[in-house]
Amino acid sequence: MLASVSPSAVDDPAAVERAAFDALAEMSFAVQDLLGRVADRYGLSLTQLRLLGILRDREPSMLALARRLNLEKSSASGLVDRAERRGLVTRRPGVQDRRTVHVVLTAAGRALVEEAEKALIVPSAELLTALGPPQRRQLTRLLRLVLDRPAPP
Amino acid sequence: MLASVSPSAVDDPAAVERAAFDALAEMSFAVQDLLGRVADRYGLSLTQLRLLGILRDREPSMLALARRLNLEKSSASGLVDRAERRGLVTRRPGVQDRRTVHVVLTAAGRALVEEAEKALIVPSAELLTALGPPQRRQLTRLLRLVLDRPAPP
DNA sequence: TATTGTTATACTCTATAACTATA
DNA sequence: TATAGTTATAGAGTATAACAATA
Repeated sequence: MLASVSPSAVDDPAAVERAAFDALAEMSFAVQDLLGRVADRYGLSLTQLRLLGILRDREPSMLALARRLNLEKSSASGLVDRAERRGLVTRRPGVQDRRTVHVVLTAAGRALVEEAEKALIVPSAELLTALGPPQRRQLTRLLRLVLDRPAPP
Repeated sequence: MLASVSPSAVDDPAAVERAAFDALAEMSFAVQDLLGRVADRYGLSLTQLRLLGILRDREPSMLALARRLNLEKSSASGLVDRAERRGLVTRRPGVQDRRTVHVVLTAAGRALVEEAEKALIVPSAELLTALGPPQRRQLTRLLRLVLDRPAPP
């Protein structure tokens, strides 16, 4: 007697998908805002913080860096210019292939990215307060399923 | 006899939190990339698409718009300038308070944002293929718990 | 006086195109 | 010739500060 004759909104697969993507989109803005505010506290843009984060455990060539950041090589070059001017990274000429340039954190750059990393702990904890540890694990599992799916052909 | 003497990585609450935030951060970049690619297909930046999306069912004052986008009022003004130059929005003088200006979609702007909205369906479905409907509902529920939490004092 | 919006200015981020040096 | 990187140029996006109009 409570049967429904048409699929309710929450049971319609398209609506389920839409709701999930909407939540992901909203979350993406919230997370970018959070990251941006922390970067700002250290006088960095989110892009600069991302750059330093990549260099934490890598010394990529300019081209590899551009690919990882999804940028044109000239954009990566400019990004590195600005970070270099601030003493956060240096360029190191490649030895095998002398056309290449590798981008490396300076001591100051490393110190800054490690501080910023620590500064992320409080706001990220704040963001997640609504979830207990089991829910956090569940969220991680679901997100990893989406993120770690092998790229489609 | 398989007892561990120290908390394993996956049981340490700090590690659980860290893993969840890392996944959220990575997802945020993936979603922003997806949104940016769709915007690009319509000759829009992600910011312009966001602007049009807000105006879909609102005619906010410049200041309300700035607040919603988390921008300075001068930045919002410039954003609207560029959208107006492309014929996507117009300014309408306020009637009650004649200091205000309301920002309104044009017919062209509305058509564009509706097309872009439709164009989002395919890539967002693609993104979520790894999850079945029950998992999508679960993900939505967890994200909404985080997003809909009342702002802390 | 306070608020709303615009303008002037400056910087970051990004892309395209032309160029240099090396492979 | 092809590839790695830089430079020149242009435009979007953003902020701060000074200003005009209205409240």
